[in-house]
Amino acid sequence: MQKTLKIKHLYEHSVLNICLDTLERKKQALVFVNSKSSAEAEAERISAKVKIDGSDRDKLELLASNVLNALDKPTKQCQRLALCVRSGVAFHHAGLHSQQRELIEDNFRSGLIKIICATPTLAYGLNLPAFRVIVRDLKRFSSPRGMSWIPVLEFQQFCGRAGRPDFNDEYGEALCIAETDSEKEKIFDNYINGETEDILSKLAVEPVLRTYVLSLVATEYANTKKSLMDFFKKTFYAHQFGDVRQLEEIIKRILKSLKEWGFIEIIDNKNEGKEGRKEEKETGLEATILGQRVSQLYLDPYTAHYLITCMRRAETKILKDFSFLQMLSYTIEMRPLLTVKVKEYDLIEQKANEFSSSILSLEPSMFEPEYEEYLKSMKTALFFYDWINEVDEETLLEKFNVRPGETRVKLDLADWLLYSSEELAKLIKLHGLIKEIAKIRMRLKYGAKEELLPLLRFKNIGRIRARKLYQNKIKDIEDVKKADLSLLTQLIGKMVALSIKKQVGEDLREEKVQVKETKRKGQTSIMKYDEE
DNA sequence: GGCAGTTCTATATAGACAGCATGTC
DNA sequence: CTATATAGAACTGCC
Repeated sequence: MQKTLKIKHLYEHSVLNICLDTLERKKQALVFVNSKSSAEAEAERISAKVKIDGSDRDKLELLASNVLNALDKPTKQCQRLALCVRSGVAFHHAGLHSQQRELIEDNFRSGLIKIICATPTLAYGLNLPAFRVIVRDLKRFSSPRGMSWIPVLEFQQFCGRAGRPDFNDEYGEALCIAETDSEKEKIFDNYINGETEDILSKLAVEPVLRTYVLSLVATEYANTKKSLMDFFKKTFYAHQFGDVRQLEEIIKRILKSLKEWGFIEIIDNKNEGKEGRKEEKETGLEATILGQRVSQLYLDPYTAHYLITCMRRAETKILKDFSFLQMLSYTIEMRPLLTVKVKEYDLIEQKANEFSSSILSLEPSMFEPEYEEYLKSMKTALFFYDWINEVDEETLLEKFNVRPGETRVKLDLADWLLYSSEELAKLIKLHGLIKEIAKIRMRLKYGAKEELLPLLRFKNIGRIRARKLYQNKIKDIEDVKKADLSLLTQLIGKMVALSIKKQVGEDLREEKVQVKETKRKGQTSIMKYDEE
């Protein structure tokens, strides 16, 4: 249904005008844009022109300070967000710290935040409706095509966020911005009256197909080639793929790789002999122990094989922390990688040469297209390297253009891949590597140098507190035992000091009473510890 | 000389799920 | 079918 709205033309930006109109009507709006920086810029543009209700001012100030202090040290991003929030406006994208994201979402639901400028994150999964949805950008950059129209399905996702029945909205409004008549026509044809594109089967992606094949064999759901084929013939993918023979070729190729990689055995039953067809029917499939573990870990077999070959190569290399970081960075799971900017190209290339004797993955030649991706992996590894050397979030943002939210995602991935590597190393008997991998894993988790590892084993001690202790010559468990309680208290607070003393076996009974008396929120883990 | 405001130019471009076993500042 | 918003540099004009 279309209708005509009259909106005051106060400024040159349509989005801004529509948002101000929305506020005048005491409603909320979501603005969808196509990049993170756009989301931030749009939010700032709007927040600069918003006049907030006096009644909300205090609440918004409080919220702004919460947003600002979500991290140890506020980054530039935190400051920008906090400033917007003071006006009841926010931006929302995957680079936000999860805590900030939650704050924004909750306070939009409650009605305190009026406008959110967001990338498509918000349209998926999360149920965050608004009276008005403004789809600012209908085009988005994607290589290699450059700027292209977003899928109709996505457009519908955006518009589906319009209307808040819980706020007594009887309807919602979804708006697009067209600069010209021809553009307007295009939008109508494409999105309003256009047909949604076909839903692609997820199996179409080869890594997923590979993972499925192995999993079917590993769970013994399919123990012959025939039963495997039969399964896939019934899938949506086959239905959509149309050509069953081609699908069969792909699966055959996958089976061949899985065998080469040592994840399955293909048992040809020659007894039936002469008739070719019958023979194929009897081809048995069986997962090796290694293959079973790969499947359990939910790894793409290709990645599993890559990790194994890297680790086998470790003996011939000068092993460094960086070796493992680069190994992780070069997996398909880690993509998209950090982009190497024009200005950085030489520097990254230089680093690549510097580390070449420690690199576990195969270095592509400079003339292969793959080389670009290799350099990106190098930059991503350098990012991880900074992280485990205690570089703070602000610097990571400036140096690598990686925001806190993105850091978390990358670290989660790295952790999962390292755990998997550890498990694989056990199976292929590379026991020498396990310790090194475990160490790197711990360092990635905390973002700390190796010297802090003994301290990080304590509960309630992260990299900040550990560094503080270390600077005061408290470097390991023994030092904690010897340390004076008052010094510890001075460094990390009474609660934590008592907690770690208790963890080294010193039960300070008298203090225990005090602990209970000085009970504060957020210290539940310590209380629990005391009661054990 | 220093600044605020403007125009010009170079540059980069959305997101998020898998294992496992619990507790960061 | 290959665009555009943004950030930051460069520039201008004013005091």
